[in-house]
Amino acid sequence: MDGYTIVLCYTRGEIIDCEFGVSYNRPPEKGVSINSMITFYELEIKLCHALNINRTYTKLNMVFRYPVPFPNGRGTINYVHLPIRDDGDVSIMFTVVAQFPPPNTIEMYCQTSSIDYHSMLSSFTTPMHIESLGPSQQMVEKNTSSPMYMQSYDNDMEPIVRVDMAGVTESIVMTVGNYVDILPGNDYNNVELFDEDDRNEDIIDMEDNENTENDASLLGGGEHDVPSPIFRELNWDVINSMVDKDLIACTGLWNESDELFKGLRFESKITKYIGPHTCVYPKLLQDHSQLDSTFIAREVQNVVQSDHIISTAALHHIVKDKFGYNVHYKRIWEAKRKTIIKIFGDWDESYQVLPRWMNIVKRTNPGVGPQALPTLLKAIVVRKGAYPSLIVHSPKRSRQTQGELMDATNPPICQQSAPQRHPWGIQAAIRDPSVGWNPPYAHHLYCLRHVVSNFNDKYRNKMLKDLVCRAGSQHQPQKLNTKKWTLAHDGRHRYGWMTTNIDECINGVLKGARMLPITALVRLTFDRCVSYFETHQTEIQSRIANGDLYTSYAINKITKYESRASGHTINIFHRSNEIFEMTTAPHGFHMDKRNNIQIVKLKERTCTCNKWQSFGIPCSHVLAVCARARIDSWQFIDKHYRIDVYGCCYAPQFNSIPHQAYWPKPNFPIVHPNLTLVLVKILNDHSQLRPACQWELWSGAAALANCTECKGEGTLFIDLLE
DNA sequence: TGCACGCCTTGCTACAATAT
DNA sequence: ATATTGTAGCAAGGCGTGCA
Repeated sequence: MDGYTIVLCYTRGEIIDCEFGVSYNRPPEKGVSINSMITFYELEIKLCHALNINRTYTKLNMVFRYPVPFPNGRGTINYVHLPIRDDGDVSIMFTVVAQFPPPNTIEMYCQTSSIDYHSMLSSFTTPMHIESLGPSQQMVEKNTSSPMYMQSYDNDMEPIVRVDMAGVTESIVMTVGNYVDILPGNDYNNVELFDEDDRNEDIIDMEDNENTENDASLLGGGEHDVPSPIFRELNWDVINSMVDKDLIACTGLWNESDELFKGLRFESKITKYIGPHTCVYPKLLQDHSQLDSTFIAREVQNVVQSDHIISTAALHHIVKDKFGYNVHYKRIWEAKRKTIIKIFGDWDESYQVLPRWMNIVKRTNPGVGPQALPTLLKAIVVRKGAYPSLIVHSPKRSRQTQGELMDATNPPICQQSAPQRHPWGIQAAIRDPSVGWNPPYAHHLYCLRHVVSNFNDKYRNKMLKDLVCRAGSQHQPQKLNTKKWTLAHDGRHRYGWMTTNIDECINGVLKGARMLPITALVRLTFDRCVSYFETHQTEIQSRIANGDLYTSYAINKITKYESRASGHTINIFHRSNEIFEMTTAPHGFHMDKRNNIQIVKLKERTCTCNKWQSFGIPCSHVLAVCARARIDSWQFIDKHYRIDVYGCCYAPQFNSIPHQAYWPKPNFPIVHPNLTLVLVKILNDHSQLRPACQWELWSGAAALANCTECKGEGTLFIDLLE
């Protein structure tokens, strides 16, 4: 059964709220096995078949019970409902069930509703030639003798047209890809657009229904029959039958179909059109005016909601698959922007909400301000050690040239990890940049990768580039004398890190929080930080329970050095003043390198190879000395590698943020933009385009400005109220 | 007036190539 | 085998223009 998934069908009950989100008040009624390649249409048919649902009269509404992990790292899951409406939703469903236990089990709430012909039509303001769907109700009544329609009445005696709308919908979708030009002659055979396979599927489905007899009349059995009555309406006979009708009587449903309406209407009335169907032309295969960004935004909202970092290209594919039109990339991009506004709110409004959100975070999580979170995160994840240093990009300089090495010590959080070497470094930088961005709070050092990259850009020589890289990576000062970008001169600030790429790694950790309104972005970052902390707390507690004393990074490095240490020969042994000299052994890829003399001074905690000073982890020479002198080498490992110190970084606990309705009124002023200043900026921008012009700002609503040079010609009208 | 789109620049990411 | 590096191509977005 590999590749198959079980759908547990819940029906005849209601969706209710429970402790873990949505649930259902009845046990599952049926289990259905499906494969992961199934389409939305096939799934609908299969479930209808399993649940004995007559698709002719009843629409099946499928709601997937979507598991969403709580960001607490404990594996708690909250369930939300995701309506399954298209292939994209089905795809998301399979992706989700592959990630959450129980594996390959889909919980589906199946609810039914009567097919509402009117709303179905009105919802089809799509580019799929839905205009062809629409005979008016009067028309249906007139055609009661025709076998293609079924008409009945509900309790209010309102006429209801009952057609196989699911089949119609699918057929329409199928036609989009198979659209053909309608040749003169207008025989309905020319517009027979359905796919043979679809018809067969419908028939199979109908055979299971109780109303087989009636359905047979719907389907017809003749040579020229089409799979649904609506498709019979696509033919020109039906269209022609309209021309004798009163225009007003026909407009109700036909208002939805501007394209065809235009094609049929001459001199304020519908008349018979002789000739090719002009609303069908090759360009429709590429684009459609009705498939605008607003419509697309509506269609992809579910997709964006469940995956807000989905790429524009992926949305492009979804739209193309769904509608068969290849719309412009920019339209998709615009649709995505609109969807995000709908889900997360407007960008401008978001700036107004942000101070209030920050306020509530400060109240509910005292001591852990939201602005400190990404910084804190960066400080912690550096090679799984609780280093007191933090590499950040300079806010003033190009990221291509220089990074700042800042002391990340934050006493309330890293109290045990950092002995107040440069206390409050971050706060100092925030308080006074002129002080905080300078030693001893911050140290300006170059990122080696960027140095090498810039070098390569200029000289385009791979060999020289490699030499620069090797030079920068040297630990020993005597080998090279470049202050800012070599390990030899870093003064123990870098802990071995020669690049600022760690910053990019953190961007990767938080990369989901991008391209969103500012408050949504900050909230998402906060949630991810909370999740990150929870995950690592669990991991560290587990390691402490196992008896680990140091981080895996330190253990691995010691293990590597131990293997080299056995080859070193200790020449001079001064136990009293703890100074040792040794001859090194060849190792790794440097088998030609050997017989170097290194001096280890245990009291000063230095080795002439400089690695001990750089990394805070004893090098192979120190380990050789320790082995010879029977000294515990682990005592020389920097305390920032201790698992308990590392764990202190993740000690803070976070409290949840209440709903916006419960946020207190802020006791600080909310700053709004100064419209006059905005206008001045706009004017300045324009004056850059026309430097000779002097712009005169009018008072009042700051809506008008004149160019004093052009005297009216070139007057700017800027309405900031819009 | 709103929308769509072309042209352009900037920045980022994914992936292949290379190094260790 | 894994980490690092180089780079092509993509995405975002600004600006201007045309169209309905």
